[in-house]
Amino acid sequence: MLDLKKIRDNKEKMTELLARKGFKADFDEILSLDEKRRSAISEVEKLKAERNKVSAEIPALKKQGKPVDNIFAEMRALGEKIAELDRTTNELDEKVFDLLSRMPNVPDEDLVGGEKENNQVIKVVGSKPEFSFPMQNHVDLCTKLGIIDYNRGTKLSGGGFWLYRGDGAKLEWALLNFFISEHLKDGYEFILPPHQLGYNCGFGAGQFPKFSDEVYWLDCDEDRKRNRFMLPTAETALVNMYSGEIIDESKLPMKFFAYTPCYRKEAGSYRAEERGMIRGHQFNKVEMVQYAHPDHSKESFEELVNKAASLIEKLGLHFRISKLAAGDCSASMARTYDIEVWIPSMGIYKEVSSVSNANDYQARRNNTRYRDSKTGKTAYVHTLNGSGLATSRVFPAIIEQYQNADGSITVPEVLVPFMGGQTVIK
RNA sequence: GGAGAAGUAUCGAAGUGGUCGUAACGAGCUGCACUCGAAAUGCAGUUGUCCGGUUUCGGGCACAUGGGUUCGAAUCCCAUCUUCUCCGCCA
Repeated sequence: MLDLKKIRDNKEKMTELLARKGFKADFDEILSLDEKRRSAISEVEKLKAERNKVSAEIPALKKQGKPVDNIFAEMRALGEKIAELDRTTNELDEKVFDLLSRMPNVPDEDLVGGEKENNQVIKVVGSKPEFSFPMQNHVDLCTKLGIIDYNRGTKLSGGGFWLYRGDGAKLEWALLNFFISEHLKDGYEFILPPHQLGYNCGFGAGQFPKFSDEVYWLDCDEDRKRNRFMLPTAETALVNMYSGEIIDESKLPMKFFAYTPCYRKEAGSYRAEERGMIRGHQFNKVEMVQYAHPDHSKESFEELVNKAASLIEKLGLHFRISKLAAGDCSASMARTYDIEVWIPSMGIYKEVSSVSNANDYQARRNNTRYRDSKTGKTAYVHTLNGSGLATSRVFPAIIEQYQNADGSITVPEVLVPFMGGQTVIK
């Protein structure tokens, strides 16, 4: 949610920033509605003050035996006026809120405009592996090794689902364990949240109302606000933990991570190009979230990027970090860096982590605040999130980058302890 | 899923249509006093938000949430949510 006061004061600047995201902002409508809203509030509050004043006098008048019927008649008329104006302000309130809640976050000023093609690679780690033998893709490798069962996954649940089997399940679990152990070392609090969330969580995270068709809903009432959905990422849960609360400033930054499967419809995705595990309806992810003081969210952002990168680096995979152009950042986010791993068979880098700073956009939506010791007032926290990491791209990357001539897979060194000492999958 | 009870400030809790209640009383917390210091004691302060002026300020709203009744609602009515107790179900 954008700050209406900022829109009032910096309309041009905000318009320009949103244009970088490819969003044409019409602030005039919202501002004129807000203008009307505020004048209606002023008006109705005067009337209410009057009503309160008269109401306070009534008991005394009654005691003195003075007639009050004429006052009642006047007050009834006043009450009707108030009710009418209340309706008006409520309607305006809702309209302003609705319009405001559909606007995406403004990007940080240092982001370039435009889409994907303007993303900037800011760091490359390692190099593309060279194979002295005919390289295989991860789908063939996994199938031959019997560690991923695509066909039976499809049989159970349809396209976009698969089964991890045997060493495949072990490898997947080892990855998750490795990530978890690293976050614990860094002092992040481990959270296992519910996988079913209420509408308010999707709204708070900034994913609704716009993307509410892209998640799986559990109930079929027509009013989604009363229904629950399967979380598309643990961020949706973590970022709403403190909604409506005022956090002690000294507790910031608060650092969390969670493991959950992520459930996504991924409607209209490119199944043919993205075979195997690249894009499924359910994948495992460890997610990091920080609640930060606005003055220090930049440091938190750097920390999250470094953490995500260090995980992939420790796995010995070739990857790069991209700073996303404004238009490639998701609606809620002010800045995003992607960590992209090399998938040899596809000849491209695929996102394994997306680290973002929402600034106060999410906190405004779900009312997460802290009390600022300098001003003594409440203010919105900054929320940041980053995958740390999603396995569904890391797994294929490992399979492909660590493949051997005989079709076996060398287990990355850091995972060996989590694989019970196993060094190769064959 | 069914029945019953309950949801008031940081916590406990009083308040069943106005005046005595933005909220008693108790605890906590903060400051000050007393003290060599501490404890005890005393005094004072201690919700959020919105609108308007912006240096003290004035006003509105909020007693789970949303409606309703009324001149006036924490208090009465309706719906919803949550918690607790009991019953049922329990792959």
